[in-house]
Amino acid sequence: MGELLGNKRRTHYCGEISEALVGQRLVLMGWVQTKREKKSVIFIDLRDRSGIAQLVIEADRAPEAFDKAKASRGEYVLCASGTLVERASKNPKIPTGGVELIVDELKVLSEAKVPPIHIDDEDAAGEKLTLKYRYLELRKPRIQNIIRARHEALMTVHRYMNERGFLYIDTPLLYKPTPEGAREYLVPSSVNKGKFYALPQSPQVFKQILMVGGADKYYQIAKCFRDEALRADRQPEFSQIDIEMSFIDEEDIYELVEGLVCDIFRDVKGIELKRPFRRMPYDEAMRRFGSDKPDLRFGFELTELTDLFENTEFAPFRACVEKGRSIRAINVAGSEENFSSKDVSKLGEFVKIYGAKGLAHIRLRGGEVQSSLSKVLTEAEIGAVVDRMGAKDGDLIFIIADKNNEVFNGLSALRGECARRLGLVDPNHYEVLWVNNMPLYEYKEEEDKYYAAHHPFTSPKDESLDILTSDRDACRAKAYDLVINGYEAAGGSIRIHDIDLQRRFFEALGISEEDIQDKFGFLLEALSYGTPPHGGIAFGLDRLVMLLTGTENIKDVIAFPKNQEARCLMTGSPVEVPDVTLSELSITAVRTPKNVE
RNA sequence: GGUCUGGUAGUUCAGCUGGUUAGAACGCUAGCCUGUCACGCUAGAGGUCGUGGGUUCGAGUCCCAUCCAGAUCGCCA
Repeated sequence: MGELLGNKRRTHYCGEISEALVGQRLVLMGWVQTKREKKSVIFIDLRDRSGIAQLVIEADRAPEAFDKAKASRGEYVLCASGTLVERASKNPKIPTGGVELIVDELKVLSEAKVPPIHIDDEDAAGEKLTLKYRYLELRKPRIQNIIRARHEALMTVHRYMNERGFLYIDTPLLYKPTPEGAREYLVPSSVNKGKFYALPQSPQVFKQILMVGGADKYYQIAKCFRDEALRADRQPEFSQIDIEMSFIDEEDIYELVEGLVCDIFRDVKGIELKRPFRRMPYDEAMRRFGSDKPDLRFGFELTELTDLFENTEFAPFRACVEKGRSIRAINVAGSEENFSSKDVSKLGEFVKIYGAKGLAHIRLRGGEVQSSLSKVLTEAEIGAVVDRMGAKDGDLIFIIADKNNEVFNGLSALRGECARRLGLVDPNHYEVLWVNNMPLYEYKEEEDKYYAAHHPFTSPKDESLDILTSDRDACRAKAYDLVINGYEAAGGSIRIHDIDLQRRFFEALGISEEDIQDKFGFLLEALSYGTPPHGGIAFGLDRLVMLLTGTENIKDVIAFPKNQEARCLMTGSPVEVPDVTLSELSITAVRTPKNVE
């Protein structure tokens, strides 16, 4: 290094130069952002992660440096030595615009090919390129700011957890396949031919066993994996802030997490969140917002109308009443004039994406009531709806009648869409909410079977213990989600620490004794040697950073993300491996036309 | 697994209902310009229109298949 740079050592970052340093000799290093070449003077904007500094290279003062500058292009890496001076003409647009470096010595540390993407926040290339040339994308200030925010959030987590006596403990990445839930990445073992590990979807069982092991308070920034199709907010490998603690109940989790979240928002965003966070039982969240992760930055709450149509002549609505479906509505109050009939029909298409078969509306304009239902409902019925909704002139009511699931999905998405269209969604405002009293079971209609809504180690509420098998729909769990602006930022539960209860719950879930032993035998064994009451929570770190930095794309918050097909466009993974390699692992690849090419 | 959108110069895109030699901006190359700051000016290079097949006198444009990229629903205990 010493040889490469000669006797040069960087004295400052580009973004650090200021009037306070005028007159000093500085050495700056960085990339050429732009070059402005005049006859006898060249200006170079030199960029590093801290910002931009203007270099001035004059032909008569430093002819050698001038030639090197002349030969430099965008993204060349330079070392520039010189004297910092105050500018004659200042540039108020950049923080260092008051000063410039009069260069007397310039060294080209590295040349650069013409880059396929322009390093500029305003210039967005397609993801095909930004993922392939990720190292160039990473040079952009916007991405660097996000990566810094992620770092700051992590530093706050480490400080906060350490101050409260939590131990950072790693858990294995080579885990045991559990053929439930999301698809896992399998890892073949060549020492144990024909056998497989799986990459964990979460450190769930290990953190519980750590509690059995007396760790008392554990946390980890845990890498988790899911071998599934991706989304704008999903990656095949992602990070969780994973927390588990012993001898606690729900209130201890709330207390701990609220402090942590407040510290993160203060440290990273300079925002003070109000404590305590709001709490809302799951049932209320569904009833009022149609979602278990409602965005509370805007209103448009759901209202149930089913009972108004018990005697209606309108067959589709009566069918809803008779078949235990529901009719619900939202009132986009005061915004009638913002939605043309074309908008309304577009919103009708919009809710169909979520499975709703149709969207009815009632518009109150100029003292008149206009409705897509005026031909099929009586005036009294429409009047009753307007009444129930508390609607006034200038209001617009949207109604969905369908299976509960479709009604909730559709209206929940619709209230978000309306709020977006009306500009009510402020990305710099944060509404934080605990959703608790979650259902213990989830009923899957296709299979006519009840599954654990969270996971099978989640403790039922005390009052649900007596109805564990007799009224599954009514059972509630000691489970909670932290919801920020409609995102599930964290989720967790108090676990079952009583071995008998754990067995009862497995039975209630219809998991056979054989399956229990096969999948969770080691956990039950562990729980039987003295288990403290315990519980925990896991934050989606990537999603949290998305919220903190206001990006909608999870790829922005991960240094080396994969694309929608879970491929890394930079390295080209995953790849096929030679048959020899496979046979060493006792694996035979099934070559289909598609993967043979 | 389903639905939708896109693939044209290094990059971002335009190219209407098929019609002569496929354009713009930025970037790149060369030259000019005492101080620019997204510098400016002049000139130039750069494209088998993702790939394969089809329809047609004629395809960037229409059809089919396929690959690639994105969005989205289902899914994600």
